[in-house]
Amino acid sequence: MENESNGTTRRERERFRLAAEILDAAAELFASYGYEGTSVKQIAERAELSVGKIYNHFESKEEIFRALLNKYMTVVHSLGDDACREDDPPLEQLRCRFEVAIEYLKGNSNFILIYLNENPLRLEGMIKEEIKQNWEILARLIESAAERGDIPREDPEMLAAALLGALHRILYMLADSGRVDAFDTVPAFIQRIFIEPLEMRQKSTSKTEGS
Amino acid sequence: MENESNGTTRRERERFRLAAEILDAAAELFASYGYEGTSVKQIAERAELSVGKIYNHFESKEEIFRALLNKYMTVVHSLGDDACREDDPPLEQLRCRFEVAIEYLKGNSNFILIYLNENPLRLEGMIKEEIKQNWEILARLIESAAERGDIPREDPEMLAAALLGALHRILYMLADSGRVDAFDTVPAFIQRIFIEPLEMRQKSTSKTEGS
Amino acid sequence: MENESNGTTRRERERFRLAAEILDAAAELFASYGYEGTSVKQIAERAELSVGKIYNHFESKEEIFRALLNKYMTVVHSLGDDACREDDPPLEQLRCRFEVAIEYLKGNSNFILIYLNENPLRLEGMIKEEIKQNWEILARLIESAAERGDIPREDPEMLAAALLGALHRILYMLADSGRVDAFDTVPAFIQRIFIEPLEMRQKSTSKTEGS
Amino acid sequence: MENESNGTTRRERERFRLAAEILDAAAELFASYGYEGTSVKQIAERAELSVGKIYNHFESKEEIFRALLNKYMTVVHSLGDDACREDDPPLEQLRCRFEVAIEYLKGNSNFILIYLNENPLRLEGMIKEEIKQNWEILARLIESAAERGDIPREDPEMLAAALLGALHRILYMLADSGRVDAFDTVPAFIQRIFIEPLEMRQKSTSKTEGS
DNA sequence: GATGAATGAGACTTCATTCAT
DNA sequence: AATGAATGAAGTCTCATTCAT
Repeated sequence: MENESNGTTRRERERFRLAAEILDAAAELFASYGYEGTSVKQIAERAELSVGKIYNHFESKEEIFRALLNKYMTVVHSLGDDACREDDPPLEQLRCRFEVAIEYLKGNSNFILIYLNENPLRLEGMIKEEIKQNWEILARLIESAAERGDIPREDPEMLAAALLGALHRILYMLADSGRVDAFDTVPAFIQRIFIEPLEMRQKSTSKTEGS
Repeated sequence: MENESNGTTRRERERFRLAAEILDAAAELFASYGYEGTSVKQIAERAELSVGKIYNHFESKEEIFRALLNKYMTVVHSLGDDACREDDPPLEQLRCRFEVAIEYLKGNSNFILIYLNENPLRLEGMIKEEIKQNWEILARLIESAAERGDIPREDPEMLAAALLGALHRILYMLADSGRVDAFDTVPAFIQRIFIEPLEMRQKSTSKTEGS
Repeated sequence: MENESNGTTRRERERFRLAAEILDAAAELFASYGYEGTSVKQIAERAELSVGKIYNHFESKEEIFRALLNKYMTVVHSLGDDACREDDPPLEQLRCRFEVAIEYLKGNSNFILIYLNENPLRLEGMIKEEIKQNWEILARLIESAAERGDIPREDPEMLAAALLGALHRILYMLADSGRVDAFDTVPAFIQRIFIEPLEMRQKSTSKTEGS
Repeated sequence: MENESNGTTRRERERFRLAAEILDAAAELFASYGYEGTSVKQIAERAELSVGKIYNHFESKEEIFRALLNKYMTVVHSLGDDACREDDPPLEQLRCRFEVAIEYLKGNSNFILIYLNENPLRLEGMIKEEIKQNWEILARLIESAAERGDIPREDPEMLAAALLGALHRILYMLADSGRVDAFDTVPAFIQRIFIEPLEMRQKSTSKTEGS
């Protein structure tokens, strides 16, 4: 009776829908007021639910936060995996991943606000694994680009920090001032400002070295 | 009796010394645990003062935070004003200001931890004016560099965001992992990665245009 | 159709079976975590039932507890009634009842844990009648033993308290440390330590008095 | 100024007085309603304090409970140490300790209600050390009485459980029914019912053995 | 009848700020 | 002026019981 073709019952779909509503309400509030600045009661009110109901779906306020960030990071990560070919040159992979991620974030700009509004210490405490993974992908691509001689040898951690720091800050500024449309211009901007100059410098250097 | 040659009484000097002690204690705690994670009682204990005394010097916990950030930002700002000549080319002024600021932050790495650990929304709420001022100096220098044709025309806000985002993230990473010594290498890194490529691109572009 | 020879319908038997399952699950949990430390949801999970079903059988969590203790006390009581002859001397009846009760508790050691882990005030509030009944049987037997001159005259309430207190504490210690096997030795121990000495003292006293 | 002859300031005395008031209020409530049945708010109301004030003196509700039981157990323990000579025969030490303890409990009958109203599991979790210590003193005395041949050899744990179980239950009954006066009769009762019969049995047995 | 999601009062605890001493 | 105890609102979370489906 309850079992349906795709193996989900109505109750399960309902559960899922409610969890999504809670996460949506939480996302808006976290984006506006931060984690500490948002109370569970506020989330309940925004989602038009009772406080208790929230605790039927999530074990704690922290779990809501974690679920939210996990959702975004997992999607960004797997979108990148799907869209970008691993046998492309590393800088192309980087470009591709940024493009895909930014495209997704354009429709989910709360994420960038939540992520950057939050105390990095707390973030690390909550979703250490995901952050580390993301960082490692970036560092690996930079490393192999340097190995291939596509870019000059620089401390990869500093390069990664510069890239992510710049990207996040730009997106934050745009999201915060409501210019989400401008997200589209960001990949080209990063390419123009960051990646291409590095490549150019490398070419001119290696030519000199080669002679 | 109390009035002395330089116009400060003993009482006033004492007040100043106490305020500095409170700010020092607060800085360490905010850097380690964040604003919300630090209680006024903890600050009092770390400074070996009574809670009441803190409230004689600051109206609220928020004011302590504001005073702290103000102190740092004012110093950074005025060090830049003092050290860098306004009739230098804008990119040289930029380089100079970064160098001076980073030199100062090297001895005050708590600031970078406090600043970047904090919810930007809260920061804006507390020290809007100082942040705006800083931002405007940066934007003005970028703007005039572009006007002079030193760098290509790019959205100055995005350039400013990229520059500050990258710089802050690098410093945060270094401060957080205890590599404060490496602060010294940062100005050259920024120069190499950011500024010079921009200049190079501009030169090659304008040559082409010129022909 | 549904009515069967012995007057119970299938439905009634099913109801009974379910109630027993609920009580079994509750017994284990109450024994381990106490009344307050056990939630209705936990009972439902352990019994592999829905919460709602439990409320079809019992009006409240308290009623489950009451039913549980009632079951044990009623069984202990009626086993004693069945096994021990009322025209035996009172001390023999006492011995007999203890023996029968302990034999039963050996197979139901959760009861002793539940009973003794629980706040006496709560117990009294819940199963006052049963406790009173038990107490009265004990007090009556002691009283009549004293009247017959089998034991010295002592305050029967204090004797009853001493007897029950000692017995319960011993059984609790054994059940709590998993030595349920040793339950078998308890009747003789009580007899040796409590009852016989009382008889002996009485004999020596009355001899003296008699002379 | 504040320091006084005995080394305590007024503030310290005040702190102590307040802690005592909180403990008194808590003792009454715990005795009547048990630990779980008493809320911190109730304690505050009974002591005519704000909730916050309680948390200035005790870290948690549990700490109040622990402090309360510790106070009683420590006093009972040290009264016994002071009053009873260690070179007396063990049974005399036992009698002496019981007498002293009961005398103290007569004026603090809430303790017996709190102690026996509480879930043994919780007690063990909170004041394991004190309970263990008490138990060991008792077991040691019984053991050495058996070694000296004063009482028959019985499992000392079962004897200890019987003694404590009986004693506690008697005191609980008397305290619960308001007959605190009758506490005075309890040491003699225990002696008459428990200790002397054991000694008598031992004498008659050893005589037989000796022959 | 059966389910388990929903309710919402109430528990414990924290902490910025005040103020009697 | 200095102290730190006192306040009490607000936060997170639990759970017996109900009731729509």
